[in-house]
Amino acid sequence: MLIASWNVNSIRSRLSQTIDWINKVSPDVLCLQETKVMDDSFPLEPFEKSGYSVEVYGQKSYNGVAIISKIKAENVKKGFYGCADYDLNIESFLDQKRLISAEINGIKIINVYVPNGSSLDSDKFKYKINWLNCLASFLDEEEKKGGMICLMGDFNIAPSNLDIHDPKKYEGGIMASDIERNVLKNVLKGRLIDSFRIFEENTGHWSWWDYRNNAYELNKGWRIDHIYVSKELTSKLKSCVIDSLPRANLRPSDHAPVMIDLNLKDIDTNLFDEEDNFFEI
DNA sequence: ATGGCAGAAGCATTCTGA
Repeated sequence: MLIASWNVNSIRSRLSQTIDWINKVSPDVLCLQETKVMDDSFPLEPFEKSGYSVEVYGQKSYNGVAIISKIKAENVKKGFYGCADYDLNIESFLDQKRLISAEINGIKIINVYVPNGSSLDSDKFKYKINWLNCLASFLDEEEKKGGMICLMGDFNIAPSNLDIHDPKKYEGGIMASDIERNVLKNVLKGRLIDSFRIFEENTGHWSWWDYRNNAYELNKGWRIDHIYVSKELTSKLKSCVIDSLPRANLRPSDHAPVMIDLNLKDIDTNLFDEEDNFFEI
């Protein structure tokens, strides 16, 4: 089972590139961020033509997330809900469409577009930290329900200096600060594992390159797009790769897709546990 | 230290992103 995440920086600007990519790679699930379009204007038909079902949670101009999947997503939820800590005031996060979750193949898919935060002394940075604290509370509740979780998206945080092309230059700054790294750790709480780091311990692997200063050509990137899986899924992970090729496209997104491959043989059998059990596996 | 590049809105230029 292939599960991918891609910040496309406007789905309407990136439509043909996104369709080309899913036709080539054939992911079972693709989580999109920064769709930048209201739900009634999302281009559904090209995805449906390629055999995909689409769930959207967007807004005008900014943010916006979507889940594209071969199997129709179930129990789709938009935004935060059910957080135990009501001091976090989850209603205050409703105007920015940054989280959509659903169940697919028995896995809880959580797709996030974490705020960038601008700079450490800004109100946007406070918003980023509050948003991540709310995500932590949200995951606490999801964890209590049990089951397998796959949390992915654009986190706008480099988890370590290995994830920045020039860590000294950006030390302590936005996307690289200890404050952000610690709040991310509190989101994960050791219960969610960075898929990429199971397979790769070295630096030099990026998922985002700035549009400016020839960053892609000079390979000056950051790894800020991540796929985290709950512990019971780690043994089923076959790979985690960043497909940097779409970043070389004409008029590309500044992000590349990240993808995991899960071996779900022993889970698939449970899907056909119906009375007319014609699937004898 | 600053701006650089890109997209949306909307028609000149501003806001936002990372």
